[in-house]
Amino acid sequence: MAQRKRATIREVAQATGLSPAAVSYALRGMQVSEETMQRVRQAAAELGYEADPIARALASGRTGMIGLLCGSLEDLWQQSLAVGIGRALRDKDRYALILDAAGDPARERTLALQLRDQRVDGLIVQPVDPAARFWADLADSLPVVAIGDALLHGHTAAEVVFDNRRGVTMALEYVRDKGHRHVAVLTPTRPSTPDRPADVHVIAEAERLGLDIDVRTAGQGLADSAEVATGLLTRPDRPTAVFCFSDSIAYGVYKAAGELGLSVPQDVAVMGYDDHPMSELLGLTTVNWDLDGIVRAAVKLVVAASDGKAHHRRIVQAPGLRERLSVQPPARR
Amino acid sequence: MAQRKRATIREVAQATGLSPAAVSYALRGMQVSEETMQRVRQAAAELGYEADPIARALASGRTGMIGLLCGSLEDLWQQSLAVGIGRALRDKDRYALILDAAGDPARERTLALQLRDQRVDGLIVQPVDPAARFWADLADSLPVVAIGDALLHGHTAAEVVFDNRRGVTMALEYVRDKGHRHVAVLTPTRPSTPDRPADVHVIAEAERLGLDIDVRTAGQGLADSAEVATGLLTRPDRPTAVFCFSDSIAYGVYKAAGELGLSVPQDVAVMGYDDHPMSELLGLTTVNWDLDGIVRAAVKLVVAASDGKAHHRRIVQAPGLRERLSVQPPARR
DNA sequence: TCGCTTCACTGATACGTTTCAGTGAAACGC
DNA sequence: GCGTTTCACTGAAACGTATCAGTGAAGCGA
Repeated sequence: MAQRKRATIREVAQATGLSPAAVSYALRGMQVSEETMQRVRQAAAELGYEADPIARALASGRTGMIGLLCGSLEDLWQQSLAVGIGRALRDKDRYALILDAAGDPARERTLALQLRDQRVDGLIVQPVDPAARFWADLADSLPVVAIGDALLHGHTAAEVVFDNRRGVTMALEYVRDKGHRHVAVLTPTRPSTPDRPADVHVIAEAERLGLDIDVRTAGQGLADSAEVATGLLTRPDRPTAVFCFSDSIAYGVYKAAGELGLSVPQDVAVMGYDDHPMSELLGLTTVNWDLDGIVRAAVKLVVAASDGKAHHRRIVQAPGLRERLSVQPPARR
Repeated sequence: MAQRKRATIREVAQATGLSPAAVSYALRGMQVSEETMQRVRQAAAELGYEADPIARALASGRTGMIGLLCGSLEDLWQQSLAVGIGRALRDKDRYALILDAAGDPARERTLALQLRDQRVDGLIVQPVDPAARFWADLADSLPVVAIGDALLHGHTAAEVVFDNRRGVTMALEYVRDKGHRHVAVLTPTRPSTPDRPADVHVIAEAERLGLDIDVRTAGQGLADSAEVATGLLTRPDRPTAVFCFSDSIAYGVYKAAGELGLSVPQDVAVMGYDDHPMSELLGLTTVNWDLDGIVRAAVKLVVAASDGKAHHRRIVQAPGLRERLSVQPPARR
């Protein structure tokens, strides 16, 4: 009720006998005398004045917010990433505007443009469709840092790149070394683009390693992949191992296996990719990325770029292998 | 580079020979002739005009955004909730500004006020400290819908209430019926308030059921609770069952148990609370809430309230029991 | 003393919309 | 045919800040 109207900069100006401009300068620590500084500070405190972020955004074109556009938040690892980035930004007094493209390129475009209109100071994105044209325009009007694999053709301010080729090789070699020959590969659904580097690499590597693979797309989350996995595991010639291109997908395989009365790793080996915190509990052997390092790198890059301090840096993340229990040699049949 | 400046409403006005005001009205479908409507639509399309959300927010005081202030995003179930709410809002052409209080009441206050300054049209909150004073002021200046247990003393526009008393009773009765007498209770860390209904109820119920309980606070996430659980499980008189006040905490117990070579449920029974998707995979017996229903209810209430359509509604969620494998009768020792 | 620079501050305008108070014309009731 | 509504629209004033182009005074070197 009481609803006291907020104090404006004009009132602070009046209280101190200065002009609004001087108050504005003082509050942002620019070129004012020590005495004025003090007076303004005090008056602002007394009036409970705080600059209106919307008016500030309109006038200055900056908001202090960083947009975070996730490829698909159905993926648990991406959830962790989003939470981590939100937290890291907060520690730098920036705030994240988190949006979810839900795997849809059209939505990705809409949201990205919307974020720009919201005057975010920078954008962190895990592109669904890295080949889309609008990224170039977007990167011209604000700092963009891309996280992931196939990136934005050098239009970005910066990139945190996963060495997925290496990751895939590690995973497949591990599975091969455990004795598997017939392995299914479950990848997240992505827009059909002529070149999907990771998938292409999977096929090439499988060939090199003499693996008989079967690549399928399996949605983004646990539920979708469970369905696909059910189809896969009920076939007469079911694979002895499944390599999932995200831990979330692997969880779906666990679910499907459980429902079919199959056990991991005795009846089917499962190899993951990401290393979500839950994977430890499930004993999922998986490719590991340094989530914390990725978060820090992305935040550092976007903050620097939004301050005009840096240009097009590229940080490459190396994968590790978390060996747990879910991949064992195949049983004789 | 090219950076063509955005079209403004003035340019559309000029192109149509109307006043900016008329264009503004037309674009929002208010009181204009059919012909004008058409002309404006066409001109806007040709110029690629879209209203600037910031300017709009400054002038109208509305943004179309809904703030979502989570108690602690370290909790996986709250992550799911946030993702779900974000998605549901998007379906109503609203967008969520998701912030994480990280269990800190001071931060919660700061962020809530910040959200108001951002002119969100409404606020969905899982309060860390429901007793805090500022909620009253806040609810006076914008629609607030609270999700959870101990709520905001009627200051809110609406509430989605969990019947935690019932949930706790169900959980404890189930554990008792399985034959457990000595059970530990792990609750999330909350600010110390004189009355914590749920905890108080836990103690009362335990007494009624003749349970010997040991209540401990265990952080919010998997990592913290694992540490607490390790302490608990290495005691000579370790409890035969652990009731965790969130599935995330239960996961921590699994982790601790795994590291100690203890197995669930043979060596220790674990009862969860929330029913996160992963709990199915782990076979965690848990109290189940209708996440989807909660999401829909919260979004519906906040959207209605932000449109000035509803006042103080209260929706009560009933718990269910998901019986899985993690609670079995205690082994003789 | 003079000119030049630096400093601290002011006045005005810009940012791009919404919205309030009209305004003239047409429609309407009687 | 006259007063009253309604309609479609206009002009101008918000909204609350940042910032640009000055401005007067002080400081400085020669």
